[in-house]
Amino acid sequence: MKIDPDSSADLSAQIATAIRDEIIAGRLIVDARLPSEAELADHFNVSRPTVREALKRLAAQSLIRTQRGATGGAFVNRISFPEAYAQQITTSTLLLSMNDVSFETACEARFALERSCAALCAHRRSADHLADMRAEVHRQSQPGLTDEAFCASDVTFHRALVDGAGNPVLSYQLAGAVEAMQPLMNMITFSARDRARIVALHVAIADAVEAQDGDAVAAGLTALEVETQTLAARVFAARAAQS
Amino acid sequence: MKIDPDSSADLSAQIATAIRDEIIAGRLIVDARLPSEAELADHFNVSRPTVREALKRLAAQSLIRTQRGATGGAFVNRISFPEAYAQQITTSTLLLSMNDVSFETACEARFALERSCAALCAHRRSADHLADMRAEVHRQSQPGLTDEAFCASDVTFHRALVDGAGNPVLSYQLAGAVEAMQPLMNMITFSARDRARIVALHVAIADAVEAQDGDAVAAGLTALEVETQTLAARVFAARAAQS
DNA sequence: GCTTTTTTAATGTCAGACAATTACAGTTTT
DNA sequence: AAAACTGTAATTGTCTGACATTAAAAAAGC
Repeated sequence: MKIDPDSSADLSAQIATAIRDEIIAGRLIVDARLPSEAELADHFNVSRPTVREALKRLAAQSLIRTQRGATGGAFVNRISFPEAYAQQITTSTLLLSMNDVSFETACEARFALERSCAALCAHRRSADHLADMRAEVHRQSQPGLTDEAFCASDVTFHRALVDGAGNPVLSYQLAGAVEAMQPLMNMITFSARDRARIVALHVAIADAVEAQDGDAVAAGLTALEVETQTLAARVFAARAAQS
Repeated sequence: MKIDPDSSADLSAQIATAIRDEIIAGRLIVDARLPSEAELADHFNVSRPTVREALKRLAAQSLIRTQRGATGGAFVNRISFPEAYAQQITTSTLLLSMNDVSFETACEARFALERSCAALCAHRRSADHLADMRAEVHRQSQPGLTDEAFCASDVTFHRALVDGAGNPVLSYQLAGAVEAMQPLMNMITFSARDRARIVALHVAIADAVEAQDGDAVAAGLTALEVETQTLAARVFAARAAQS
C-alpha cells in the first residue's frame, strides 16, 4: 500500500482511499483480513483513532465488516445485493431531493428505465411476480387508502414488474429509479378518478405481462407515463396558481 | 434526534444512522450546520472520537462535508451528480466482481438499460454528443490500440450515447451499468475481425442517432448485444477448453 | 480607513488506558 | 476418553485528555 505525505487531505481519507483501491484492484479479495488497527497505524505512521476513522469510512460503504474478539478484525466484505440496493436508494433519493430535479425529468428517466424491463419481464415472469402485481392492483382499488399508502403500493407493483425480468443486476439498477420517485409522487394528491385511471393502466400492464406480450407491457408503461406526467402537471399548475 | 440505548450495534453506527435519518427526512436541510463534535458528544452521551467515527461514516457517503476553523463544523452536503456517479460506479463494479454475476446477465442488463435511452437520444442529441461518438469510433479503428484502450473507448462511446438523452437522472442511473461492464469486457481479447464488426455496429448506431431514428438506434444496440454475447461466449468456451 | 496581529472556536491528530468480546488451549469433571 | 468449564490472549469498541492546525472574527496598530 502507498504512503501518505503531508498533503492537504485528511489522513483518514487518504488511508481509506488507499485501502479501497486495494480492494477495487483485487489485491484484497473477499473475506481477506486486513491487518489489525494497531498494525495499520504502525504501517501508515498514524495513530489508531485515525486508522479507525478510515475503517469506518469503508464500513459505511459496506466495503469492509469488522468483528471483535481474538480472531476478529476488519474483513473485506462481499457487497450483497440488498446492501447495494439500500445505498443506491439512499443516494438516488437525496440526489433528486437536493438538486431540484424536476418531476418531469425524474419521471421520464424512471419510465424509460422501466420500459427496458418490459420485454424481459413479459418473457420470464413467474406466477409469483404476477400474483404480486395483481395483489397490489387490488390494494390500490381499496377506497380508504391514503395517498401515501397508494404510492407505496405503486412502488411495490413496479418493483414486482422489474423483478419479474429475472435479472438481479437490472433490479439493482432500477431500485434507485423506482424508489426515489416515491417522495416526489407523495407530493401529489390523487382524486378518486385519478386513482381509477392509474389502476386501469396497472391492470392493462398486468394483463400484458400475463399474456407475455412485451410490446403491450411497454405500451402500457408509456400510457402510464403520459397519465402521470399529465396528472403531475395539473397538480403543480393548480398549486402554483394558489400561491 | 433520538437517543441510543446499549444495544448490540456500534454507537458510531447508531449515531450515523440517526443523523442520516434527519437528513433524509428533511429536518436537516442542505448547508445546515450540525452541532459541533463536542455538542454532539454531549447530546448522545458518548465521547468525541465516537462522534467523529459517526461523522466519517456520513462523510464517506457524501452526506456531510467538514470544514476547519472558527466558523467550521460539519455541514449537510448537497450531493452532486459527479459524486453520485462515482459512488454508483464503485458500488456497481464491486457488486458485479464479488458476486460472480455472469457476463451474460450483466450484459443483458446493460443493453436493456441502454436501449431505454435510444429514443430520447435520437430525439435530443446535440452535435457535440454526435461528434464524441464519431471520435470514439474513429479511435476504435486505429490499428495499434490495446484491448484495454479499446474497451475504454467503447465505454466513452456509450456514455456519449446515454448523455445524449439529455436527462441527468438517466445518465446517473446508467453510469454504473455502463462503467461496471468494463472490467468484465477487459477479460475478453478482441481479434481484428471482432473489432471491425463492433466498429461497424457503432457506425450504424451513430448513423441512426444522426438520423434521429430511435428505433434504428435500439435495433443497433440489440445487434451489438447479440454480437457481444456471441463473442464472449466463444472466448469463455475457448478458455474453458484450455484448462 | 486599511493592514496587521491576536484571539477564538472548531476540526484533525495523538497517546494511553480500559472495557467487551471471542477463539483457542488447557484443565477439570463426568 | 469425551465433554464441560476456565483462563488467556488478541482484537475491536470506547473513553479521557491533550495538543496541533486551521480559518474567521475581533482587536490593535498605523
